[in-house]
Amino acid sequence: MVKGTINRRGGIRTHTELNQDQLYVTVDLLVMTIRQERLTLLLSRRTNPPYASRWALPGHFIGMEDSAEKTAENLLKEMLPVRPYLEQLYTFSALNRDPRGRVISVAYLALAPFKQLESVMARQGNTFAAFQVATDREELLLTGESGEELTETDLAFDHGKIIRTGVRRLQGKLDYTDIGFAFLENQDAFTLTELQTVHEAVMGTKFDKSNFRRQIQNRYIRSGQMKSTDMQISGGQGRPAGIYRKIRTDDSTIWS
Amino acid sequence: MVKGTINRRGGIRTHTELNQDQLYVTVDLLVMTIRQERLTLLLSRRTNPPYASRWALPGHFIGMEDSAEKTAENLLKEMLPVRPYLEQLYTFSALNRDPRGRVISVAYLALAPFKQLESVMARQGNTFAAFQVATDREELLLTGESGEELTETDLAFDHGKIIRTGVRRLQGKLDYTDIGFAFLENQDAFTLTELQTVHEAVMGTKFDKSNFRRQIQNRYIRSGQMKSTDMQISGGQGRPAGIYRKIRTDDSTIWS
DNA sequence: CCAAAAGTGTTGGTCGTACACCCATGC
DNA sequence: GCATGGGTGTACGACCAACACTTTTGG
Repeated sequence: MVKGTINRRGGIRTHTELNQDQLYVTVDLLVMTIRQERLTLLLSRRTNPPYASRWALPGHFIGMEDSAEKTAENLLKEMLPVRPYLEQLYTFSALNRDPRGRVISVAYLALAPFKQLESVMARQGNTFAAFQVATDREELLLTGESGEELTETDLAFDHGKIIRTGVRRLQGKLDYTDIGFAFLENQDAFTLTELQTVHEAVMGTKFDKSNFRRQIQNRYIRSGQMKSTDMQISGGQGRPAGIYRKIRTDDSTIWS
Repeated sequence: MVKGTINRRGGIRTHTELNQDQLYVTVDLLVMTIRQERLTLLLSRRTNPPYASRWALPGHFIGMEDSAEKTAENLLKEMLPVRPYLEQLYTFSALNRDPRGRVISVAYLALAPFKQLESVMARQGNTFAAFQVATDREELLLTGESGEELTETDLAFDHGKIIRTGVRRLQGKLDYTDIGFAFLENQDAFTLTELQTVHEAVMGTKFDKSNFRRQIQNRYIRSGQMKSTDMQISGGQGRPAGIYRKIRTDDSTIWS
């Protein structure tokens, strides 16, 4: 009857059945990246009920020894080589959101360059998969690599709602914060076109090259948060692009 | 040993001692208003340990029957005649934030006109008090009605940090959302000067009258979210002010 | 030379800022 | 009339959008 219990060391042992007189807290992660010029989300396929074989956000119960943020970081350590940009998104606490019992979820937004996700995809290709997120519409639409489409009702729990909240937050913060840089493979060496691709993927619209550049220069270069190096991209087609560098301004302000 | 337990009906019975193997979730409220042209916060004086006799945010444990938002609403029902603007702020989950045990807090921002707080202040004047919030500085400074000053370390738990987070959020959202209107006594009849007072109180700066008006008109009147009535304020000094009316655009989007 | 991608310049409109000025009321 | 608060007008600079144009590479 009461199989799921929290113990002080290792968190939850088994989750198939939860104590009905107790309240549980989990962390769910929206691991997002830019892949093939599209906003892309990492989902994991559930193996156990409820929602067995459905796609869900990677998550973990919060144990007695970890804060929500630490729980998120621990989960991310199993997936990514380095700690990505991480921001608390929202806490979901509707009564019926988990059929197993009373589970509250603190959702986090994690943004990383796709390069860092490749290792997980290779190792755990069975359980994890990348889905393109349609960013030009209000309703949720996810597209898998084989072309399969998921809408909000196809996902486990209330994860569709969580994803929509995350996409809105990302789009909202893109043009008044640093957040877009988190998707760049190397913040010490990137081109303005790469940065523009990030913005276009997130917003789901194309921008004018000239205007985008001026906008970025006004926002970041005039204030010293970004610098132009004297290096250039060598290999590609066309005229070589100038390489820019983001200045790490580590004000670790929790800007929720 | 284990006095504090959650039961299905009534939530927590006693809080002086919590089960050390269990995780608890509370809701804490930042009830804010504008009073005497200053941003003002409602605090409650703790009667029980820990932090007995210290000032703290009003809060309540989440029981098995209520979501976080519902818990916040229930708490607010005991304080205010009508439901105020309510928005989830952030979830605080540091391990040491409550000496009684492992308590996670979901903080909410509640904004109301001062008029609606007067009844609580009158009824429960002993436990509740209004503190002016210094909005022109990064560090926390609260000033009570008798002139007493509180800084972050004077408050119970991590409530100082919660308050700082709330003030930042309020200031950040003031000029790209509706949020300022929540402080108006009557959204169907207010003057632009009243609205300007709200903005000045929240931001801690003065604005140019002419520019503020044009800005508001561009933002809200051109888009039909606000209308000018043909009524005027009668009683006061000086030229009578035109009365405006906010159009209720009930998109209940969770814009966290 | 041509395609492709990077990068610059120009022009018109909108908006924020600073500041000077006019209007209606109470006393 | 005069103080008080409400409300308008103007002029400058910054910035955004649209669009035409130039520069440097590979093939």
